[in-house]
Amino acid sequence: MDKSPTKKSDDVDNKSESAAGRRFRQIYEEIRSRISLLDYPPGTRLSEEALAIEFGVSRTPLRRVLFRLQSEGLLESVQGVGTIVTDISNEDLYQVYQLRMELAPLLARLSPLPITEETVAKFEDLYRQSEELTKDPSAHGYCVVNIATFHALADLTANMPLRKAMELHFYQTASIWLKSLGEDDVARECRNLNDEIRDFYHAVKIGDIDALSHLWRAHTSASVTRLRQKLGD
Amino acid sequence: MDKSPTKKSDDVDNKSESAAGRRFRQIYEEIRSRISLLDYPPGTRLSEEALAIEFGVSRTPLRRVLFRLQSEGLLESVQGVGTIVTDISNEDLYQVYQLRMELAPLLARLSPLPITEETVAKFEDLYRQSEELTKDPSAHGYCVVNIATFHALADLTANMPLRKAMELHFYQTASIWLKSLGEDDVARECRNLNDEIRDFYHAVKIGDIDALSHLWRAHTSASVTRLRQKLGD
DNA sequence: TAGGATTTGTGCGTATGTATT
DNA sequence: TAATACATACGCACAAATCCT
Repeated sequence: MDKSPTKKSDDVDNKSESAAGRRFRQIYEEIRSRISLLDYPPGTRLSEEALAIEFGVSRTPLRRVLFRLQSEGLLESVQGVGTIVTDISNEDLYQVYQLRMELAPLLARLSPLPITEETVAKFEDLYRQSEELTKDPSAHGYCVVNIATFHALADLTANMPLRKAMELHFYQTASIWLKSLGEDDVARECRNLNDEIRDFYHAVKIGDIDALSHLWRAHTSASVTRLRQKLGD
Repeated sequence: MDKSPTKKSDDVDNKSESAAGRRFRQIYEEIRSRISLLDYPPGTRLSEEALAIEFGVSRTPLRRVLFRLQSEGLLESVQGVGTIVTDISNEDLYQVYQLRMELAPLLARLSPLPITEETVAKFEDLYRQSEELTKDPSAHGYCVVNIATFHALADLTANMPLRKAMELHFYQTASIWLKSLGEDDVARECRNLNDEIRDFYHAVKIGDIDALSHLWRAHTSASVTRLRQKLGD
């Protein structure tokens, strides 16, 4: 047998995992996706039992997923009350964004991966998607493209701890971002995302990952500035 | 009643928490401490049942703690085999250290807290402890002082996401560090730790948190260099 | 104020997977 | 190869806490 169950790295996104591990990851990614796509907006109360029934498991393995999302700051559980999608304060939001801005340039410093033709094609496709989005803006569409862009960027470092840290803090703020803005800001933010991805695409085309990482930081900074002006603190 | 159960931030180190939350944190910190102090060296196989009996709880809440330590990369569980203290590869170890070196200077950039007299006293006490340690070097003593020093440093930023990230990556490497060195290196590393804390103490005394953060980075870098020379890759 | 409905937390027996004999 | 031992994973019933009437 050559299954070689090489358990060595993290347990969330490891290949060749057990059946239990695979099921855990599927449910985990599905629920996290629903949170980040605003299917479960901040403040939503989730039911362990309802989710367990939906995914065809008992409460036990489902609770394991909720524990994980809880430790990552995406959920909060209180006995007798329920499990609520985290709605972090503006202050905490800014702190996470400050760290994200510092992590961005590390993409080019810590084990950057070579930019291949596949990378260029991926960003070209994202650019095309963001073009479409500006023609028919929507909060859901914004989230989809935004998340895909994040992963395209994070995939450019081979430093897994860095990638994990970027992922953690991205998802902590992903769902709050649009929620903090009004519905009338969605179209503008879709255009901003389009501009952002255009810059990324140009940097990727010339293979300049250092420029890419600092563009990422710059656009993240600009996003926070727009949010602060909107919230006025 | 003025208990005010204000649940709002993270669940691991939050004050005014539920009885279940307090019990979770106590068990969590105890087991993590045993791992980082080499009471459970890398490769150790833990028993859910034995730990549950020791802490006077059933396996269910204990497993919640193990899941958390697993998600943080400190443990690995395989059905039918057991729960093993992670023994990460040299490659992964270097990646974590690379990130730690980049995070260190952020201590002075992201919401640094003012250095008070209490801070100075804390580092003075750490310096005294490290002096004692050089007179009677031991792996356990090294770990105790090293961990206390880390927390004294991390406490100097008010940016909680940064502090959490530092903590996560510190504990991922804390137990591996001494284990990768031989027993005959302990005395030398105790002296290095003493020198390190002396530098920290001097920087704290003059209130220069920027110097402090870069000293931290420098000493972390030197530690990795010594380890690489030892391991020869 | 009290009681019932609802939700998460806990305990325990069983199922499933692995390693060894 | 098969059986046995043992570890984690799972499902379910009950306890504890909270909220609302």
